[in-house]
Amino acid sequence: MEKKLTKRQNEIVDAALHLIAENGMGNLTIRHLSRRLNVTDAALYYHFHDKLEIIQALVSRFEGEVDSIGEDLHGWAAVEAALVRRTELVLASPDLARVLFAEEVFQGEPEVEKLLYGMMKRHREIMLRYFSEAREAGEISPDIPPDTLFRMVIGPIRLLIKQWGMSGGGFDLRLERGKLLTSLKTVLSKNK
Amino acid sequence: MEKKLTKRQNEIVDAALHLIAENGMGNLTIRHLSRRLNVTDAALYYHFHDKLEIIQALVSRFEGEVDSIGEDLHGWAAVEAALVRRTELVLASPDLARVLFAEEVFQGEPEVEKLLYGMMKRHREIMLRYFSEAREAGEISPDIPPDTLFRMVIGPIRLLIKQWGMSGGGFDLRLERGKLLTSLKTVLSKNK
Amino acid sequence: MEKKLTKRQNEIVDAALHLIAENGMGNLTIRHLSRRLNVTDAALYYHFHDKLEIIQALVSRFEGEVDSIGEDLHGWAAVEAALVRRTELVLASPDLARVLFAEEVFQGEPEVEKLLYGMMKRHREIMLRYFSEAREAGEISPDIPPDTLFRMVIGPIRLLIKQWGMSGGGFDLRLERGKLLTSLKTVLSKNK
Amino acid sequence: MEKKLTKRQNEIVDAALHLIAENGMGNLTIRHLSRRLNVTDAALYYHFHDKLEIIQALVSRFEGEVDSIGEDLHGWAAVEAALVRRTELVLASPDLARVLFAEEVFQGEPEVEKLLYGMMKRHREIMLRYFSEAREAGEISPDIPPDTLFRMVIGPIRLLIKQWGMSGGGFDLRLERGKLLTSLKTVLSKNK
DNA sequence: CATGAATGAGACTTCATTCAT
DNA sequence: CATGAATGAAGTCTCATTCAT
Repeated sequence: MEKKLTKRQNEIVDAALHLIAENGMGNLTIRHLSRRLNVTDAALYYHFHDKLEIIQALVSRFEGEVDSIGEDLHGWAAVEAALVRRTELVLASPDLARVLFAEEVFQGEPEVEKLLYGMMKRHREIMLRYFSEAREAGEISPDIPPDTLFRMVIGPIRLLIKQWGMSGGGFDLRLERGKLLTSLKTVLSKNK
Repeated sequence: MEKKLTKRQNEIVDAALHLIAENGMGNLTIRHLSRRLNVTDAALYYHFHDKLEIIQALVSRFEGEVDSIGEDLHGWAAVEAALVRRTELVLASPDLARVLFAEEVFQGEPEVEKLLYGMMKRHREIMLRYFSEAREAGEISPDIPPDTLFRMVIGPIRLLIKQWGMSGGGFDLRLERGKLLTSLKTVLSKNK
Repeated sequence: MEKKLTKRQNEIVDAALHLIAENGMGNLTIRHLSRRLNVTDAALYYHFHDKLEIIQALVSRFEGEVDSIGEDLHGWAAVEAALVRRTELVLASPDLARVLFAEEVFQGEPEVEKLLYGMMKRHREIMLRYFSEAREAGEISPDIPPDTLFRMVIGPIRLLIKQWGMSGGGFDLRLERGKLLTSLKTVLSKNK
Repeated sequence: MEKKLTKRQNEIVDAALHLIAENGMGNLTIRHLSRRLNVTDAALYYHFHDKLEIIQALVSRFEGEVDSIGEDLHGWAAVEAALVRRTELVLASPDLARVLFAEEVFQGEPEVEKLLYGMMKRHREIMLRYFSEAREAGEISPDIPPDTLFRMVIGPIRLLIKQWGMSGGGFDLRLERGKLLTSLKTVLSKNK
């Protein structure tokens, strides 16, 4: 299932990512893409069969990037690590990130939606596992239902990243992330 | 700035909303719109000068819908009222709602982005006022910074609505909202 | 099932017929068609939804043209009338005709093949009825199986028309048709 | 004029034949061809200079296949042998056959049309010679003009083969050929 | 004997828009 | 209020072909 991409294919995906980040999905056209790469439209079809294939390659970039925390982390520490990982990913390649949390962007492309949906589901399961570990370890209050807990933790981090994206990187993401994590930990912990 | 729409114009905006909700912004074309309304493309240009004008009318629908809480509410009660209002709006017209929290959808249309940006800013200011009231009233913990607080409250509700939209209304939104509000209140309150 | 065409639609079909006759199906492109009509490609899509729709309209021209003999004719007279009708159709609009008997031209377009197949089947059934009438009337030899009979009558007329088309109308079609009908009648009649 | 083909060239022509038989001439593209052969497009240009050259090689396959009857046969026997030979050819390689009688397929490719036209002419001359032999031998009625006779014999066999091809080999070609030959012989013979 | 990479032309189609009626 | 007819730009994709390696 892991299709190794050629060097050229990766270059194309990079360019595609840039285009989307710049002006939204509507800006990702074969022509724009090819011009950015200084080739003809037709040239791209040598490397990808489809426009869809390009988008899928693009989305698949997230695979793995997103999930895997160090395997030795558990409970709330793992949750924190996951959120840090995410923001660091955003900082490392903002283009990719801006797309990453904007599932709507792909509305109308069912194949892609399916891909994203699978990723989201996997991510949610991982997080729920960490939550239950954290609860058992007494790190967080036991009376918040898992789904609600998920929303209370992931919702804010998503909004944070979105704000950062929309502001054009106008504030210190690491700083705000720190404040958020601190507050979340404080607030969710059992005894206060 | 408030342009009163004619009956026909409102019908057009309704149809536009439907189209977007169904298959994303890419599905909102003049031809699709006209076919849905059983008229010719050209006919729409009698009612609106532009496609942009249609979108702006559409977005302007949110104006007012979103903000105004009853003026007699304050503090955390007002926050709760705002979140309830939002989910009720979603339940009342899911199409509009699905668009409402997906700013990315309009990426690439600067005029619209500006509109949305203004709305978001106004909304944030209102909420921040409520938060400060709530803090002064001792309803919520004083040591969470306002911006972080905003993210911790609005982030989850946004995610909740998004999940509800993506699941095709597959769960009881009011129920989950209730659980979320309860948990938020519990968790954010000072003494526990 | 009979979709009445507009005037403009008929003009388009006429032009399409010309193009096919001139250089084969490969010559029937939207661009060629539109240029011949002195409009843009896009203009055609106002009148037809599809290229396929144009071809279908084109093929449907044959419907009715082909079948209906005067209802008062029967037996061999009806057979002769049918063949005459066909050649006259060819003479009247050679473009249409050249296409008419070249089912292969549409190979690869299943929708069209289905249409043609239906027409051929209907035509065959009509002819078989006439043959059986003719046999009962003692006009033709009774010991030729119907399918073989069909081939012996329709095969030659098809070949005749094809030769005429390939020769660019290089011989007198009516004259050769006369000779063929005479010979067929002579040869198929019972007593000689 | 007879260019001996290499082994690889023959493989290419085989594949080309398949493609045409499957979905018509429109399906014969360099890319399809190369994919079927598990090579790159460019690879084909090592073996043939042109797409046209491939088609010409393909058509030239018929040369010889079609004409030569055993030299010791004459008159009606030779006619029958020719028709049998044709149907056997069809049975042996249906792909080639389906193309063989569908001259229209090549419409728009003058070079190929010329080739085919020559073949048809040669074939017709051979048949006419047999007919005149048969007439002199008193095997067939003398009052049918040669061209008409040609149409009455070749027309049905062509139609038969075409029907067989269109039906996907759905009936017993040899059986129907037998019935046709019997009927033709009966009907064309002088005294009855 | 073949691949990797590209090109230029042209295919079908959709889009927003205009204009006369 | 609306239609009928058109346009120009752009979109995705396919095709035959070339060239360096």
